[in-house]
Amino acid sequence: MRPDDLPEIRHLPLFQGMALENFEALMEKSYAQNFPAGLELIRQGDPADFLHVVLEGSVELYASWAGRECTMAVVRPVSTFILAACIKDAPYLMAARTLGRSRLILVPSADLRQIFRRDPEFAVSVIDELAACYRTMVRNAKSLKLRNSRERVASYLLRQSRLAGDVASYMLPVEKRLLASYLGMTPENLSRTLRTLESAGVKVDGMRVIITDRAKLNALVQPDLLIDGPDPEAISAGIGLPMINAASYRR
Amino acid sequence: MRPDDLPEIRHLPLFQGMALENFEALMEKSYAQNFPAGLELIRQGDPADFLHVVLEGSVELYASWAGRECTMAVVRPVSTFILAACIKDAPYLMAARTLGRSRLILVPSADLRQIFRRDPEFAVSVIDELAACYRTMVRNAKSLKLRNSRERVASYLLRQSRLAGDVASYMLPVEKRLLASYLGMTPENLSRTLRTLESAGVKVDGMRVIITDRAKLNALVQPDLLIDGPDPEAISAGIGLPMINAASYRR
DNA sequence: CCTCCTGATTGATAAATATCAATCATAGAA
DNA sequence: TTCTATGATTGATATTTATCAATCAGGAGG
Repeated sequence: MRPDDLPEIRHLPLFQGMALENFEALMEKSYAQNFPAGLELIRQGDPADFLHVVLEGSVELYASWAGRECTMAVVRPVSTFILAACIKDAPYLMAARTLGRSRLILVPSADLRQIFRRDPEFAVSVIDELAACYRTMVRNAKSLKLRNSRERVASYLLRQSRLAGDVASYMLPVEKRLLASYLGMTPENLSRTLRTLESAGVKVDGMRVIITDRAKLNALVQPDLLIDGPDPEAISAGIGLPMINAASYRR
Repeated sequence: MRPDDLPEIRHLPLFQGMALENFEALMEKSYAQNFPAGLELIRQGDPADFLHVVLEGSVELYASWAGRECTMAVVRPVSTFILAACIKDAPYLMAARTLGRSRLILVPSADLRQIFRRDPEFAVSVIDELAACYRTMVRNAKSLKLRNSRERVASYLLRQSRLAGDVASYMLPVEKRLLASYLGMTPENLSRTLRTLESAGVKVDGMRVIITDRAKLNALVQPDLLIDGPDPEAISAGIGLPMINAASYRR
């Protein structure tokens, strides 16, 4: 592990409250590692031996069944993922693979489980993190069940704009085919949907998104606090598709 | 609150580990109440003032947006719901209404938050519960994204049979229109789908489900541990549609 | 610079799902 | 019991979404 990794991890909401002594003990047992792009880090169903922390790069969480596959989330620095499986000592429900070259820290889940039983502050942080993850997942399910694909696309584009500071233009943080899978649709359908949204106040040219008529887009999306946020709790949850600016994840 | 309510609540995984003293203090601040059928207990967006515990009857958790509505879960005795909102002191993401006459206990979330900071055993229970809720939600989202409606119906029917002890016949625990909403489809579509499933090894006559060819149904469903369980962790989570036999929730 | 590869787009079509309207069935109320 | 209201079912149709096939576009590597 590099010396400058530690402060960054310590800064994570999950780790900043715990006793320094416990933090150091935990990091003692952990190790950092670099991975190439496209590497499968975790397979569905594997035992949850390590909590993962993304320091650099990005990681896709995905699920598969009967030969089908779908993207559940993308995790960007600095966030953790699959905390729940580690806590319960249960098999991972999702698989994970690097999207680009990535640097991760692996924290043995056995040590993790020991420490939150001894360190009440850490327990509180775990509670906060899990509650945030849960609520993010509920928002997600609501979006899937209450909105059709066009509405999901439109709300995604508008939300990303808000997360970047209500900018009128920004770059998509992921490939379109991944975005399509995350939104629960096919790439072809996303492509066509983006075209029809041009008359609804947003234009996508390659990776660039341009909000051409925010009022109109707003009227279509009907953004909902209880689906789209603002969602301060999810920022530390490492769930959902990343924001444009990784820095805003830090706080 | 009735005297015989307390042991039952104390028996819940969430409350059985905590110091008796803290449990009693918490119950001191709580109160039980009876509600008629169809009463809206919680509205989306309301501040999370109370953790709810279902003692008798059943409660539907649902979500709405843009005039649409969908069922997210049904909670049966004895389980809690909306723990995450209480923990985070954040607005409820889902609404709740009684399905039949119901008896609930309302635990003030302010007291709840105070106590898990002082009682490490309770904190651990909260962690377990939240992790279970999260994982249940992930399974749910996987089912929605990876399966079509026919597959969701078939897997639901097979899973209920397993939960009731691999019985060949059982009664649906909820109305079909609610089941349809839970599974993310229209009642009409559920009706038609049930008809087509008769050739796939399961027959539904009114509320009665009869597995006529388990092997065939299994082949269609391809039950997956990581979607359908067995899911010991969800039993205490009060998420998902109820099992046939409420008693099996207790442990 | 070109070539190749992957992802994006487009069009044509098929399949899945929803909607609308009309019964049908049933349980509870009078 | 009969009436009534609600949920379930069915058929016809419309809409949404996926699939298949064929380009198209742009970046990485030679």
